[in-house]
Amino acid sequence: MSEENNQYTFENPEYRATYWHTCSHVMAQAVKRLWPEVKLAIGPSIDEGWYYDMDAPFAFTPEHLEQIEGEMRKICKEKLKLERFELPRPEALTFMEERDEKYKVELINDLPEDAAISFYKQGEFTDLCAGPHLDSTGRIKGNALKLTACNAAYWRGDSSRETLQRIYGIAFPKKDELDEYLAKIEEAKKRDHRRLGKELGLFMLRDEGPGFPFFLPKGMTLKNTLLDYWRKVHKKYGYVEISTPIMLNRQLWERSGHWDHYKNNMYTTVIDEVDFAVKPMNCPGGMLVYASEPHSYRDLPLRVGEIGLVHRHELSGALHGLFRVRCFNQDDAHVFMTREQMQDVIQETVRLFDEVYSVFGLSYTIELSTMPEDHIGTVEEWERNQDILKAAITAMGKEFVINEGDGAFYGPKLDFHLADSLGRTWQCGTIQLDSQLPERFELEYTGEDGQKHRPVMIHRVVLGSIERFIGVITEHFAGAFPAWLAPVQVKLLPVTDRAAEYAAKVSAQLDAQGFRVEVDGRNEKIGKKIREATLEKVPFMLVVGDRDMENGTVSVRRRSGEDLGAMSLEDFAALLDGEVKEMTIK
RNA sequence: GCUGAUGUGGCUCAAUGGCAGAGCAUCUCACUCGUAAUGAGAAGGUUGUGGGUUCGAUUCCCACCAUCAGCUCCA
Repeated sequence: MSEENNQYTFENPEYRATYWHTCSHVMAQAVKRLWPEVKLAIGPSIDEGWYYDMDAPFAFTPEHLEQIEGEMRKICKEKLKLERFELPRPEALTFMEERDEKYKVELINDLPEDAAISFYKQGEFTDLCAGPHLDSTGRIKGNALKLTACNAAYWRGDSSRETLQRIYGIAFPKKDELDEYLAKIEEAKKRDHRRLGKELGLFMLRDEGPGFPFFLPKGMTLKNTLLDYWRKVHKKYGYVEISTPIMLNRQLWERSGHWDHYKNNMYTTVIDEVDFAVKPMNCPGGMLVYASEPHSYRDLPLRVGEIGLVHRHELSGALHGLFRVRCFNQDDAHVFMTREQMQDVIQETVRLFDEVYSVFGLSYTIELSTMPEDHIGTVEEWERNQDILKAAITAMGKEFVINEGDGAFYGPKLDFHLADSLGRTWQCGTIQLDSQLPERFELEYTGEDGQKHRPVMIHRVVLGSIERFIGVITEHFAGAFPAWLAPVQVKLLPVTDRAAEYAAKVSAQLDAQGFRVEVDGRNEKIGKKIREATLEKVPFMLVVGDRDMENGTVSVRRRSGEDLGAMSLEDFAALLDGEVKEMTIK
């Protein structure tokens, strides 16, 4: 297909965005027809569809959304031409002031001096907009659009300003495509880790501890398996492991800057009349470990890992299954180094990330987060460190986007985002470059010259939080974890209770070889046992009955339904062992 | 934290201003069975919590808690 042919199809992201953007205008027009008192804010197209933020004196309900959809269909049928025109600033302001559109007035006032102020008019409706747009509302397929949700959003993303109502919509050129899209969303919801976590017995959340997850036996096995792998791969990359206390005194947190810059998120208590804080980060403890003995330049870079349990007081409305919790384990590490080693260490860390993510088949996007308003250290230092991060990944040929002002208070960072089943992304890995804490803790090493020097450091996590990562991979694998990760790798299914003893013997042998095995010894039909083991997403089922007892075999079935037939226990163990090894460390 | 919605046995979901019901799971009994649900029976709930309205509230109202969607924030 030539590019020309592609221009006006949904394959073309620009056309798609234009289509959705025009949809947002049609939606705004429909709302203004139904409720002229509603004030309009902004209505862009997004990755999937569009939204429009509005200020209405009532709350939109699903019934309102249907009404709006109906009016939108009418507008599509009316085939209104979209006409662009520009106005000089004073006329533009008057235009919107007359219509009492205060948000539009604010937008116009904030446009740069020399900006062209453009409007799009369709029928009786005119909106401030840079465009581009379709040429007619008739281009939009009225029966292939749907308003999917209505939620709150702050005007200009500022939580101190007006709360607006954001209506989301999606549309396609054909009804079939809309139906397919909606079905896909429904399918994705089945992979939600909160649902699978319950179904598979991985974890639970209780009202008694909002945001504080409980790990159940299967989830704990998964977590431990993940940590075993983490330890192996970090050993390979030259890391050592430590553990630092969960609570430390106020003086330490003042020194690190957390007391001044992070206190809102910290849980504090008083012990023997002294303020203490539960750690929200592991770094200050790590600083104390580094400072506890002298270091030589020969020891650098020094890679110190810690699976650290941290607590952060997140806003109640931000909690989300395992993705956003108040208590989590970071697979943290601090790497101390000389200034000259910075770029190499960052690149080595990115290579470690690539190795880990590839084992799970995860792909990521990188964001470079720059200096926030609330920070420590000089602007020059920040810029220098930002440039090093940029140079390091650019040299590796990696793409990244800049996330302005989102760095940690002590330094800029590279964030690695992974997607969940609905395509929402969650920050997992991060590499944070820090020359502030070494300063504050007066860290030193002795150089080749015999003089004391100050090291710099990175804070980094690969998985991010073990909890969040478990959520991400649960959705990624739809609960069907590869054999090396599966909480139960093999389920023995005796056909009758005559085979119970044989099943126990086979189970014991596999267990002795380090495999995770369960026996379903219930007095149920084999079909039912298979069904349930399949729903539990156990990678291998071993059916054992009279025939197997006689021949000394096991009948192997995969959770996919594939029947591998009868084989000796040795052959099966070799097969399983192969699958486990294939997926883990190289 | 903000806006809106939701909250009924372990799970999924019904119902009603007047005795709260089903399926799955659980327990008991029978069946001993070869690749996605054997049958019968039993037990299990002060309808999230606390107030209010009412002769009577699970249902209506208020507050709180939690969850869900999004915003804000963030691993």
